[in-house]
Amino acid sequence: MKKSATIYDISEKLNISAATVSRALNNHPKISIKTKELVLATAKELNYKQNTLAQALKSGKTNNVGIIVPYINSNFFSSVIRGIEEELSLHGYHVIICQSHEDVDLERKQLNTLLNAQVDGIFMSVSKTTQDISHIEAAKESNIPIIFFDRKKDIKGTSTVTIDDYKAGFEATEHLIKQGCKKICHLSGDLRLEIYQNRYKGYVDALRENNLRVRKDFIIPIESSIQGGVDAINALWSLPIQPDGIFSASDYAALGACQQLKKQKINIPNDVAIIGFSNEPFTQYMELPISSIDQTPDIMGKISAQVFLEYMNENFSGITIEKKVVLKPKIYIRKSSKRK
Amino acid sequence: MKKSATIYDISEKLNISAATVSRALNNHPKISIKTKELVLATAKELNYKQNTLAQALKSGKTNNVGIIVPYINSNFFSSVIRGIEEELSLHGYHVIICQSHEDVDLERKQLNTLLNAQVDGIFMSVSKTTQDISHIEAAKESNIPIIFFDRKKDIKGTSTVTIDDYKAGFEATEHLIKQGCKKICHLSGDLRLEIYQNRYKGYVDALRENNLRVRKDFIIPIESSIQGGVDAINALWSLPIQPDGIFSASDYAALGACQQLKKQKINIPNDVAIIGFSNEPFTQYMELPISSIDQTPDIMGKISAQVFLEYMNENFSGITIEKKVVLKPKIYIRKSSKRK
DNA sequence: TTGTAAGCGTTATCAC
DNA sequence: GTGATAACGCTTACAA
Repeated sequence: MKKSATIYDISEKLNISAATVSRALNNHPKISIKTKELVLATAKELNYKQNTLAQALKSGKTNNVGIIVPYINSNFFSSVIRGIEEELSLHGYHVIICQSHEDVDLERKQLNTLLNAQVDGIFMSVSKTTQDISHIEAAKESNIPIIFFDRKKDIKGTSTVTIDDYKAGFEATEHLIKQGCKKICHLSGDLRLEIYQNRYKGYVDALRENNLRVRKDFIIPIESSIQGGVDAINALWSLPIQPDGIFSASDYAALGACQQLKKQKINIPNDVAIIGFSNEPFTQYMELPISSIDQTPDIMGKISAQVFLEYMNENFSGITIEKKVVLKPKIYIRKSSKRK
Repeated sequence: MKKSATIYDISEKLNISAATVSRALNNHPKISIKTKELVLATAKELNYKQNTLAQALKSGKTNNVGIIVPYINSNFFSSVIRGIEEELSLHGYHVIICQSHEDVDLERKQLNTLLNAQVDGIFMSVSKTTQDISHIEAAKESNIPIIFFDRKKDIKGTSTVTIDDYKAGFEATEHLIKQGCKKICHLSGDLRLEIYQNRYKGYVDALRENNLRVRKDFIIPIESSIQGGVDAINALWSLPIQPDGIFSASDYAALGACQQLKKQKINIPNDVAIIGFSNEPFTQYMELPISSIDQTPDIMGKISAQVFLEYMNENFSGITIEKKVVLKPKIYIRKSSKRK
């Protein structure tokens, strides 16, 4: 119940002013060593804890940043967050996590409460339903750095850290082509998101560049889930022609596809070669390990944090900084797509 | 660059006092509807954002809670955090995440900066290296609720939300016995942690109760990793007698064990039945799905949050509340341990 | 119903 | 080197 000690408690005990105590605590240059030591000693004795809240109010800097993601418990997002936290905690920042649940209304609310909480910066990966971006543009008015990672929006004055999804889609498809696939289908994610658009475009361009036909019925929009993959296979196998290669924008769907194909005694990779996306941990553990694209979430997190720190170092004097970092995707070829 | 509007900006514009503005904004009962509407309108016009920092300083309540976990990017921890966040955000709380990296020194530091930040409560799962708990006891002095989840310490006045690891260990082992296993080994986690102690005890008691011998050389301490499981198999298969059942305190080690056994053409589950722990997503995706114990992290998170909310409702008038919630583990029997 | 003024715990600016 | 004081933005007795 005892309230924690303040600088006034220290100043009273020592018969000095609170200002002096503050100076002693903050390594102010103009202070005698004696008083400083005295203050430090009594601070310890009284179990004094700096009230960062008051400090924040005074200085306008909370040393908190906000992160908004659709969900925290996915390997990708939690790994990015880990990267951000590790980098920023070295610099004294705390990280506040919010989930949007893929709901733009909730995202808007979270964004606003973060602004109310006076965070020093915001990291975000937008929700699938985020079309109207006025809430983010409004947030930009507060003049705090906004850094998008992975799922970005083009907003002036904001920075982005993404991977080259186009290239990833292109390389994944090209890899399948090199394995001899001629009829490659694409299990696409939610095309409202740029990342899935880009993977899709990469796929299409890789086909075109290799003079392979792009068939509309080979583009299957799916949920990122095992069931999504199962359904896709069922849909494809009710068509007159079946694919001999699958580029899935989701590892979970790739897994579902594998399971469904095995059920039908279709050989992977020889009848159908498969590559997924995200390099989910499970892909490498399978008896038939699944090829995938790694998005290097740890690096994405660390770099996002660094971009933020750069903002803060620029002292933020009204200059708009924009930094667009594009990371290289890393392709992992495993059994599911490696033909002899 | 423009600083955000304060209640003073509103009060000036309307020629009323800041107090009235504050009242209007906070649904104070004694205020005329007219002024209230006027205030709300100008607030919107000036794009006023409540500065929760100032409010927090005044009220002594930040509406922030801290969470300390070893790592955020594990399925278990991120799922618990998700549960906590979902429950608390409904009540206006924000969640600050810290990682201890299994290092008690870092844990202590994180705990202290959370206290400095005046969080309203702390959720934590202690690190493996946390033997000395003085930092947590000291934190208790601040009289804020401390809720341990999963990895707890017995500290007066704190609450805990855990699963019954003893029962889980007992049931897992009993299940193997029922499958006909006579020589069951245990891949144990770091026994400095209570959870692993309890799983181990459950294992031992299940053997005893079924009149099976407890062999010291069948207790293999492992790292929670695939390699850990591989190493354990190698160690076991250099013994004069080999096990016919494995209870692993880690799914990753269980997976490594499976892989290594398959290499040696040993049949799972008939030669050796295996059950892991944590119900990691991958366990069910395998071609040979791995039996496991689910710790219901989502429920653990939600309940932890509810325990915290109870504290806050008790108005916290010097009463010490202790709540010890023990959740029931959920056993998932899959192919790796199901004999015909 | 509204205004005045004090206070939450710090720190920065002036004086001395 | 140190002290007094104002200020950060908000809430809340107490008055009016």
